[in-house]
Amino acid sequence: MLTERQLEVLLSVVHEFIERGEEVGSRTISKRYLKGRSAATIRNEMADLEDMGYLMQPHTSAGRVPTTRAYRLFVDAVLQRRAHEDRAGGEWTGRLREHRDGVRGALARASELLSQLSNYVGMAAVTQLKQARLNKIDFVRVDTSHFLLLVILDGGVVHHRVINMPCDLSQETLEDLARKINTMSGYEWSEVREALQNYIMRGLGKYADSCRKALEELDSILAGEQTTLFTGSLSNLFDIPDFQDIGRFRALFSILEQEGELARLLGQYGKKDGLGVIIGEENQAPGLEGCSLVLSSSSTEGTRTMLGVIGPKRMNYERVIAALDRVLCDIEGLSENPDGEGDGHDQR
Amino acid sequence: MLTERQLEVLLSVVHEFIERGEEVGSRTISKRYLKGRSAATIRNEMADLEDMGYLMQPHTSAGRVPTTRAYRLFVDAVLQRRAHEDRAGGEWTGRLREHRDGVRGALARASELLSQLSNYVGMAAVTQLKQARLNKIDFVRVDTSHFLLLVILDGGVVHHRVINMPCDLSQETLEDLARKINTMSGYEWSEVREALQNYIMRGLGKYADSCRKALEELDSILAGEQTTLFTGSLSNLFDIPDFQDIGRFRALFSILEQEGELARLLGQYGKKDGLGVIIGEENQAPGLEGCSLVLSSSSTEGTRTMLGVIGPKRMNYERVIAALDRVLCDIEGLSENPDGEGDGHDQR
DNA sequence: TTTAGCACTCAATATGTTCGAGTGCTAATA
DNA sequence: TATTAGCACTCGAACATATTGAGTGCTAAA
Repeated sequence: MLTERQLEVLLSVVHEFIERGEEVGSRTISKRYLKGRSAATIRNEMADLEDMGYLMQPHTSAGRVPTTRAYRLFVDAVLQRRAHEDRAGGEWTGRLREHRDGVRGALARASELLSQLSNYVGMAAVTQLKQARLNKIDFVRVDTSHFLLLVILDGGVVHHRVINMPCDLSQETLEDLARKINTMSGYEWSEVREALQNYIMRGLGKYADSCRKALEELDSILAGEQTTLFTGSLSNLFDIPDFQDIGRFRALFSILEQEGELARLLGQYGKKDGLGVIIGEENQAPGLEGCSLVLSSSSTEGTRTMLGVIGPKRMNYERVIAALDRVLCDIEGLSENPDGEGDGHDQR
Repeated sequence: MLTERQLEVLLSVVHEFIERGEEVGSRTISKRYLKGRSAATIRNEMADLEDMGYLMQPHTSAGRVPTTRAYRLFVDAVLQRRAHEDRAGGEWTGRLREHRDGVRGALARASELLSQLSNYVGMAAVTQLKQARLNKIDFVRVDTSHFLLLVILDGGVVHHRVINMPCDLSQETLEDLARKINTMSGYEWSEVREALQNYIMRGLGKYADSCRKALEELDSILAGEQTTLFTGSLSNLFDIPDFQDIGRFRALFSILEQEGELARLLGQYGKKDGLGVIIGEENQAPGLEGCSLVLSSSSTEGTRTMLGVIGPKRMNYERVIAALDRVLCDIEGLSENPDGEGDGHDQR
């Protein structure tokens, strides 16, 4: 389909455009990349590439700009090269729970680190899939009318809720209840729930009303796909020419601000494990046409963990992928060294 | 110092400038505010007001713009009017802990609500003052080598940390330890700490090393002034003309993004209880010269709770103060109705 | 003390000109 | 047949130059 040379020209254009951010002309390619060929030759190739939908001109007499299709080709080439190297791969998810501030802390750190290494915006998320399992539960009395419901999920995610329960269940009753639930740790929540309901009906009939509240909370914690999401520093965006226009900035920002929208996006693209890149309009969220998303996903035991970077379509994919790989490898070190030695800050 | 009429002109200028955001000329004031007087008269008054430092001209042949001094006068007038009304005032802090998601949830909601009502950026924070007291503590085993340290402070703030403890303290020992600490609930942490250390030395000598970790965590939770901070939606900023310039936007944004900086700011200005307004350069944080901060602060039992709104110097102070008052009153209703009936969204 | 009138200032807007990077096409060349 | 040099052409960016209009300060009259 594409001749050897066309491919060469195309990748050069993409590379050059990513570096400089300006339309690239035939002369530039002739001088910097295919030094043997003249500008006119390149020009002909470019015209063909435009016909094939890989390049476009913002206006006559301007240089060429890569289309999403061209980025796709470029990124796939990068990914393929990466696949040949030895990937660390595998079981990084488990390490997260060893972080001193728990999974949340680890994610927060990872997202921040990703922002810094990539110079774009890092993200980190866990979503607990439908089949989330309880590890442990506990009730802690706060004062006469409140107690705290503490839930630890398999995978190390911790939730807590304060529940207002005006009646006076004794501490022992609560402990009993907790013990009862904990013996069933590892079961599906639906099973636990059923057993629990029976137990309450039998032994705690008069407190049923209060217990229902707690059950509802548990339901809301355990039910459905819930995503805990962290976004690293956004301040890099200000230095990116593509976002100097407040309109573009706004589009990206408002997506990053609404966790729900972002979670939906990650949920959609993180389904298959491993590293993937979604370029520009390939992703149909409105306002994200000019952005790309690099996403690494890993599912284990009912949770899916995702690390990602979002930035302009014209992002330095190689750097971003390297940053992700690095964070994936270093994830165990997160609790020790606060930040890396600070490479990868060379751009602009 | 200021004649009646000068005051009238000045307040008119401020009012007009807040509404329209453009330099206001003598003709406008003559036509819209002091209808009896001609533009020339107003012009003379304005010249005097400029000499006195209340107004300034961006350039010759432009209208006048209020200085910080003028805003001060204007805001003080608003605050004084407010003081005459019956303030609800008082003990709103207590209500926060009744929120179903605890203090954190209540703060998150409040900050968001403030953003929506004010059309600027809402903030909500609790800082636990030096004399924070323990309400309750608990240890929950997560797996063989980890347990969760759960801390509830007087005031309802909940912290939890996962601690890696490779040795095998039995569940009973941990419960003993927790019970020991809980008997001292309400004491100063320094006292508890000392008693605790003795207890560990006597009874748990061989686990001392592991216990030290837990103690350190407790120290880090309880020591010093720590601020938990929430920021409401920032998307209103995009519609404010003052922030259309990406530079100005960036200045405010980077402060809002670094929690530390923001916490420092709130700490500095929230010291005295009640409602205060900090206008433009009155606050010396770099980058915030063009912004104002409306802050309501309330201290009780070792915690200080603050609600605030940050926006451009040229903000609608009346609306913001009303929004704050409303949230202060409604704070008890937060757990019931998801959002207000939606007034106050009329601007632009 | 107030106001009408007038000359003056200056940002914003519109209009015109130049400049240069880049293209497409054609004809000469290897 | 593939490549290249040459040339006319296009069009945005950058700069210079009017034009407009809102607003001022000052002065002299009411």
